[in-house]
Amino acid sequence: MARLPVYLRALNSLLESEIRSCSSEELATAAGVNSAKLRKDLSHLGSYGTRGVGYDVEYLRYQISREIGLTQDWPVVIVGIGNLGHALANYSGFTSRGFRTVALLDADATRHGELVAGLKIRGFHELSAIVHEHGVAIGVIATPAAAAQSVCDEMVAAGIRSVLNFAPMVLSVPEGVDVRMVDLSSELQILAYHEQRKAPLHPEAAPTGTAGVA
Amino acid sequence: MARLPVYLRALNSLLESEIRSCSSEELATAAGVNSAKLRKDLSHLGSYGTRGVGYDVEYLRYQISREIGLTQDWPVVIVGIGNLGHALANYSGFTSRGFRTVALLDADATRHGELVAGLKIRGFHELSAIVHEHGVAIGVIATPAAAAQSVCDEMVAAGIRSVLNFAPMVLSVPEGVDVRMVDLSSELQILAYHEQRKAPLHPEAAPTGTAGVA
DNA sequence: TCATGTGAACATATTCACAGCT
DNA sequence: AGCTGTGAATATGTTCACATGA
Repeated sequence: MARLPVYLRALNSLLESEIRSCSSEELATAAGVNSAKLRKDLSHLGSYGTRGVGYDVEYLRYQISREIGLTQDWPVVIVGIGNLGHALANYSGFTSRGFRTVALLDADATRHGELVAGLKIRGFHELSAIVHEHGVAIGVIATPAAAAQSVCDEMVAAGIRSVLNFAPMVLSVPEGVDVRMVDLSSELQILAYHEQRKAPLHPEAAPTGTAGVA
Repeated sequence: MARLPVYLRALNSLLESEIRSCSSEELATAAGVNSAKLRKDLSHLGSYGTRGVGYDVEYLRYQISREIGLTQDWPVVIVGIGNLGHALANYSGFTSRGFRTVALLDADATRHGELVAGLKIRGFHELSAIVHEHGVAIGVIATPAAAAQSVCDEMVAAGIRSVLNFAPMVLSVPEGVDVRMVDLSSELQILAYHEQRKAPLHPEAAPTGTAGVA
């Protein structure tokens, strides 16, 4: 379920507010979903609530973490340390919660040895050794589109079975390998699509000095 | 439809290979979807194919671009020029295809004036003026989670009705405003979830060292 | 003859509404 | 009394299979 991480985030945010218990209604609001949907999703994991009372925040948080697999260690390797790879290496969401970046690889030899987020950039040819040494199961591709498929092939050859792809390029992988694509420009396009349909409401969006009505 | 950008990318890639015409089958393969789904999606836009022949790549590309709204100019403002904002400012997918970054804003005054991707970083307080001056309709939030909601509120107050949020935080917005959330750590969590379910298949995935059993 | 466009069949997801437990 | 967990109802999305038209 793609919504579990959202619930987890909502639970963490409740914990920060020292809230120990909550109803499906409250949690649903915090997560931005319908309460019936939330209850159905959670009931799929097991019966972790108490009728008439609600859910224990800490307990539910642990159960969802366990379901997702965050109670174990996930070594990650990032390939392509350009602007985006650099940002990912420093992104706290990547280093927390069981994910641990064990290596940063780049094809550009002039950058090898450079320190990013406390790790030295290493050569792409070291991929296989690193994957085996650390038991890496998840690879992140932040290279240009042209390099993405061959990087992906190498990852798969090294034994990686889960790939997070930021390159604007559809990757083909063998059966049993998962790829998730994060396409930054698609997201903008989807916004533009909706925005275009709203626009008629403000026929003179008059860029000069007036966003709305003049 | 969230798949239009995918089709568009596939068409662009076909054009690069000098392919002028294609069947729904070919395009569907390039886009990684089922051909019936592709035909249904396209038929929803209009009848742009030719029975017995297929689709004209260039023509279809234009029609999809128009449908998404990429034939017009979309000024974009990015708030939060940390590692991620920096990467976004330099990301070619953001500057191409009708999207034009008109300003980079950051709350940290010590960074104002710094040049990133050819633009000077400016103060967050200039948001409203910039939105009105350029007719900005899309705002990108790349700030820490703690600042995201207030940045979003300011954006909405300035007239922005489409927000792309990279901060790990659910934003609440008034009716009529669209938010798309790109949550990098959720993506990793979803991979971990599937990975966890695969793992049992290889009890001794036996990396040289020892990722699993000792 | 061939591939699109589409109704009809199927599958999945969401929401409703309430029985059952605390 | 109140809130979860869930079957039944609805809505949405996908795939099949073929009539239609180039």
